[in-house]
Amino acid sequence: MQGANVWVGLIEPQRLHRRRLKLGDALFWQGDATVAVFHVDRGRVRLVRHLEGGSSVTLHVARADETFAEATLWAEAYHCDCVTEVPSEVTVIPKPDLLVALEGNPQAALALARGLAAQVRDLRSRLELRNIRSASERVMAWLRLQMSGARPMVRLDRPWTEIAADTGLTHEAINRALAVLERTGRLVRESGVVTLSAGPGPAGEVAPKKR
Amino acid sequence: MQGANVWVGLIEPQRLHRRRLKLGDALFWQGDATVAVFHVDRGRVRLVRHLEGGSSVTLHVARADETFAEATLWAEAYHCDCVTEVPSEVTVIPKPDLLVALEGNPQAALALARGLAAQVRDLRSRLELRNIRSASERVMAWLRLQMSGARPMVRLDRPWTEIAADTGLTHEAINRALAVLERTGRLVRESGVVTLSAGPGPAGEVAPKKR
DNA sequence: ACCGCCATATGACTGCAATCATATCGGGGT
DNA sequence: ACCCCGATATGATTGCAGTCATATGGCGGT
Repeated sequence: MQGANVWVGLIEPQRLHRRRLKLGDALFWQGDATVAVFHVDRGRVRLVRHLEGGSSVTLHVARADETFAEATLWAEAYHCDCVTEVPSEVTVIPKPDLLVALEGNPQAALALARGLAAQVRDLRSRLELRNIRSASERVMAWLRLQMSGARPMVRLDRPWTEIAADTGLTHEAINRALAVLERTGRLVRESGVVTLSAGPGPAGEVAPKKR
Repeated sequence: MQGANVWVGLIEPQRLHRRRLKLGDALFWQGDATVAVFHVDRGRVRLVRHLEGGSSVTLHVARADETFAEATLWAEAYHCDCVTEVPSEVTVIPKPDLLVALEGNPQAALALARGLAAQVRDLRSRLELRNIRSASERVMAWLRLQMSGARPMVRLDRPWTEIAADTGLTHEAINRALAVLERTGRLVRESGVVTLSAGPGPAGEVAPKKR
């Protein structure tokens, strides 16, 4: 998790190694024996789980400076695929080395726990999001979750079509929702930045018709 | 988390205390300052988060012998309510005591991390479930998740009406889905136990019409 | 300059689950 | 014995998002 990668520094550097991955390269596949935990040095990887039905779910997207697959420290096999979304570099942290290091360093183990706790909170938020039936309201809620600072704006680093999958909507539904939200003045899109007007509320007057 | 409560034993017993709660009693409310982590000795508690819209989401249900609210070790305020579902007894583990204990015991800190990792996996499963659109398939998937042993049966310890909320469906939708699944022979219900026939597959012949 | 791919956009139609409404059953409390 | 509530069940209707189809604009590669 972000910033909590304190514990990566614990491993003797010669036990770590880096992998350079092209777009679409896989780091591991669902079912592979778990051998390591990872840190994203550069780029972005996606953890995807495949269902029997042939469909798939994105479990997580790990960005630069985040660690991922911590949960597999105690699992025998990866339960998802890991594929890059953009060319990336990752540090490979072998499981045995990490376990030994953590056992000798409570601060690091706590940092790991803290990172996992952050993931728990994040996942709960995403679950919460799914309880919102309306596409528009779901998108608004998602945007609010993404706002880091107090500013009501979000800078998007990936296409809506991917965000759609994240939020459990189709890209068509997202597009339509955005169109409606923009038309009713609840948000403004401008070259990858979305600004939301805490605004007029549900009873707000409709903005100038499109065209 | 289940079985991972190794670390509870670390606290000097005189620092712990127990609380006995009637049905519906609250242990804490959303917004309260976080003062402790908890262990369910007996009964069952529900963590519920309230949304602005007035609706609410069940974030977690903690059962006997599980710990919960670990994630709040690093949070300042509880982000959900905790209410009992049945009369319960919980052990209250004060945050400061726990932090001190964990800092001195890497095994315990790792056990905590392990429990959190289990929660991460559980949450991801629940998220995955929501990607299944069909009510029937969603229910089937949920049942498969609940099966502990290799036996294709699940013993239910709470009404379907609650399970409905868990799975993101209305109780009507759950009821109809169950009726269809039973009629098509994909499962059998019998006094709180559900048995699923891995069965005839999607092309299975329809069972004798109801009534 | 051309082609092809991907993101975005929008229309038309449909299906499924939400919603609203009832009804029955069974258990707990008085 | 009675009442009330919660769980289960099922019908009728509808709204919304999914699905399929098609169109446009931009960007990268050759």
